[in-house]
Amino acid sequence: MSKTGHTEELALLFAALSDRTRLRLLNLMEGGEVCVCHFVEILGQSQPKISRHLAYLRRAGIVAARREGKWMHYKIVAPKDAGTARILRESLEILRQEKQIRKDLEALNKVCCMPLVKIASARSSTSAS
Amino acid sequence: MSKTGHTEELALLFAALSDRTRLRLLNLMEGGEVCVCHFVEILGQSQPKISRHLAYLRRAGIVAARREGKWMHYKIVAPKDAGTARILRESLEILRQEKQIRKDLEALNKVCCMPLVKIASARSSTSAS
DNA sequence: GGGATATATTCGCCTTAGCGTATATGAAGG
DNA sequence: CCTTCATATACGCTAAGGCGAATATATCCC
Repeated sequence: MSKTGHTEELALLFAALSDRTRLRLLNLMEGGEVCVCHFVEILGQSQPKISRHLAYLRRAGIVAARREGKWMHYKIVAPKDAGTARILRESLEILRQEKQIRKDLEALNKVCCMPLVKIASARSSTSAS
Repeated sequence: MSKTGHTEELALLFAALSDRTRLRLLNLMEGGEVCVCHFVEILGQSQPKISRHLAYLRRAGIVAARREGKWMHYKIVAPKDAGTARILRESLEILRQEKQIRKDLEALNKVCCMPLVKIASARSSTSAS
């Protein structure tokens, strides 16, 4: 059933996680869909840069995009492989020890209407897998 | 206390883990020190390639080298940061779901005298965190 | 010292990644 | 249609990573 599957998939996940900007983006998506404009505003980095990192994550199959009028919303899509999913989940959890990461979430909270509460509920529902 | 520390360190770990060869090497080191000649024999890949990946891991601070006569032995060095250490440990655990990864360990078992038993004990001691 | 063994490093080549800047696409509204 | 806004993609550049082949280093043994 598994040839090089697990390891290769894990290696691809790791490549996707090996960049600070992408980790910050994923952190912001943990509570659910986030609009690109919020990424740009909160990270304070250029729109093309944000878009390119989102494209990378999309190609890696880690996030999915949805269009709504002019806006694009991105959300994390849980990996099929349980191990890969677990690593992703726990990595995001560990990230939250860093001050900037928590600040990002608070900023999203202020600018958006779908904040920390949803994160708590999302975490409890995903950890039920 | 933490500026960009956690995230940056985690990103560096992920970069180091984002290669299948390096994952196989780390897997072999989970039970303790392993000699380079065993890496070469078990992975069946060129000695310079193995050496380069080991150098990468060493630069990333994930493994340490010890010389013993003509031979070099490498072992995993647990990251200082608890979260990073946890991700590394669990990643290696998940790896073991793949057949080739288990085969590698069995091959090490055959060629060496310090095998699966030590792996089991290492796992039970590290998972006590 | 000289040769043999084990490992590391260098070189040249190719591919990928990341960045800023510029430009293209796609939707909405006049 | 034409503009504007939101986002994506292309371009040119630089740096890093990965590989095989060749070469360097370090140790041991005679």
